[in-house]
Amino acid sequence: MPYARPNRNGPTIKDIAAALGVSHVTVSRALNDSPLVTEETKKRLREAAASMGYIPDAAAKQLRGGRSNIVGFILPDVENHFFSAIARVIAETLAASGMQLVLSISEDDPDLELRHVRSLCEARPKGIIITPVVNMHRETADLLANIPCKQLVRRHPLVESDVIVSEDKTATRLAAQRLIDLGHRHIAYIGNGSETLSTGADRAEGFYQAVWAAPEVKATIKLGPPGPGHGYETAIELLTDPKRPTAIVLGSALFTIGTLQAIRETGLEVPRDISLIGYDDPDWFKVWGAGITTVALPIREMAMMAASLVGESALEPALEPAITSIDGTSCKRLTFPVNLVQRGSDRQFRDRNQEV
Amino acid sequence: MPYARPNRNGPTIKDIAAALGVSHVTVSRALNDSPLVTEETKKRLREAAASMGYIPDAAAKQLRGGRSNIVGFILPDVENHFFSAIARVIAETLAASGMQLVLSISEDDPDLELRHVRSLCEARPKGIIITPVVNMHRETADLLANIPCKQLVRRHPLVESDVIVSEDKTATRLAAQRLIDLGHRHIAYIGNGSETLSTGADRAEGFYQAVWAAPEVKATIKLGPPGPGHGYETAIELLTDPKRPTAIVLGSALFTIGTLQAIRETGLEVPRDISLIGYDDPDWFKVWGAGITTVALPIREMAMMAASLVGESALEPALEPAITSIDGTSCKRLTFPVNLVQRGSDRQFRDRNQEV
DNA sequence: TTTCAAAATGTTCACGTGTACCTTTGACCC
DNA sequence: GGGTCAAAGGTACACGTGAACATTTTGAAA
Repeated sequence: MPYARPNRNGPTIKDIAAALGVSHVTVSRALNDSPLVTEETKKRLREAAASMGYIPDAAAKQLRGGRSNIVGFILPDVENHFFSAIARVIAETLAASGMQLVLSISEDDPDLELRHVRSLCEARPKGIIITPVVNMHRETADLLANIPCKQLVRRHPLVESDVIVSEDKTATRLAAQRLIDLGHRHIAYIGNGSETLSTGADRAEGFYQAVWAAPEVKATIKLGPPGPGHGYETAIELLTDPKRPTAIVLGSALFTIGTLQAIRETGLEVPRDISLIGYDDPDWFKVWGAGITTVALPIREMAMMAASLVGESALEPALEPAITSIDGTSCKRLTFPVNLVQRGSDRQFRDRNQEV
Repeated sequence: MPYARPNRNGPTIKDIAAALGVSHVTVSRALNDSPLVTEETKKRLREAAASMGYIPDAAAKQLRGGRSNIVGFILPDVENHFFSAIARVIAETLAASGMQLVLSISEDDPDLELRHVRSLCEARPKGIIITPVVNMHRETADLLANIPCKQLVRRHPLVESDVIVSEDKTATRLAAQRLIDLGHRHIAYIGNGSETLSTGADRAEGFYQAVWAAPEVKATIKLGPPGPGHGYETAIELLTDPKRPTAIVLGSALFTIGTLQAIRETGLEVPRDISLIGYDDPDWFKVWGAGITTVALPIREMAMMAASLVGESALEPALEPAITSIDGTSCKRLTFPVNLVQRGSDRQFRDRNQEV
């Protein structure tokens, strides 16, 4: 014997076969419920398998049969509630069809993203769901081209795949419009800016749309890198300006904490001194002050859609996305509606000078 | 030809070998940097592999060589910041050693937990990190016994494995003690109660310890299921009592939102009417009101330790755990220190009647 | 040149599973 | 009784990789 079985301590189908004096093929058939085996034999073999503690080997199955039963989800950051909520739904949906979720965190770093994609490709996953990084490497996109892939939340032009997004333009437009309706005449937008990704551009554009339509409104737009630091610094800068805005729209959940921190440090109060409309809807928005008004995204529906599409499982569209095709490709864009949740962080503008 | 290669579109080492007129073994050796191949040949073969777009097959490697390079993490809930923060660090640590993280969400359901463990076992993972469910099935524990396994955050007695926990007793004791020192004479504890899990019992006991040592203090203890609903309902019940407590200690991050909701609905204010000490330290604790005083856990250190242990990688103990052995087994318990972060949600008790 | 070890490469096989194809058995029909 | 056919099971092999063992080539000492 050249070497002992390296990867096993439990029995294989051959062991079961030997123990019962049948061929390993019969065991395989019995366990896979093939019609080629008598019910009685099936029962006998299954009982033996169970009592011997047989556990099938996913690697062998995969080697023989095709792709594995894993799906990769590559996302920038799990600590962000927005993404952890998505991850949860994806994991649930996949588990329901017996698939497994490999979670890869890119930290918005193209190098790390590439490493994760490489790693995933080696596992021959059933599919990959990705929220792409701003400066994705071309090699990353090339690798993804060979695998069933869906882009979620963000879209990168190098990747040819279906895209599942929310109505980003509408989201910021609704937020800005509401503040305009409340009488605010100087509104700021803090978002992440990136020409290569859909998200940043769309959200900024939605904000513009509302503001352009109201020439009496002054707008300040601050785009920056998609990290939490940007929120704080930008907000400090905005709020210490003597001509500071009276309302802020956040273009990303990441900036909320930083902005709130800045508001407190500058001695201001929400909504008395400044109105605020957030993005996404983590639990604590409900209990912060009188509640934070925000644009809520249909996370559950988007994530389920993504998971169902890569997992080829049935799908219950609780919410109907708008389906459009992407210019020049055969890919589809599924856009899910958003809605503005009104709470206590925004209110009618009152001029501080007039009040005194 | 009986059937075409079912699981491949890219080239294998045999294809590369054929293209360059060498044996597939030479290719394998070159790609694995074996000393048995000339540097020059290595270079030639590697370049060919790269240009042909070769991607190794993890399943074949695993089948031949032993275990896979995946590590499973079974946790009750990723949306909970506490766990998503842990998942993040585990994923990072594993990725640094080229391993992959399979995320399985048990939702505190023993059946689901068992299914996940079964699924993971089929993948022959390098190890499993688990935060066990209260009523774990015996079969789950049996399966885990055959795999390198570490319990994280919670310990279930059926599972014989090393355990990585925080000083749960100290945590609640510190919190209660602080409130006593601030002059509070009626303190409530809202936690999750379960005899089979270490966490619930330990945290309750820590609270007891502080309270017992101060006979003048009245304590109300409310244990319930580890879900967010418990927090709200219990808090409502506590706060609508005419003899309501003047301070609350939370025994789990899950209960914070519900408790804050209840406080607002009953028209009370933190810290004027009621002091509050939380558990864990999500970002928003810093910006809620004047900040939420809380017991912060060394999440990063605990998660890194768990990941390093199952991944057999080097380990940098930024924080030194206390190591004790577990009665009757050869397993170790690694206990990490906690610390009380003082913010604005607790303050000196003032009797409302005397003030008037 | 011969010899012989060391270096470089090749041949074979096993890992666990499932599929294509072959063999045996026995029931049924004319 | 020979023939047909279906049921039930077996044999052989492939999937991609790497370890063990075999073979060839190299190069230097004798």
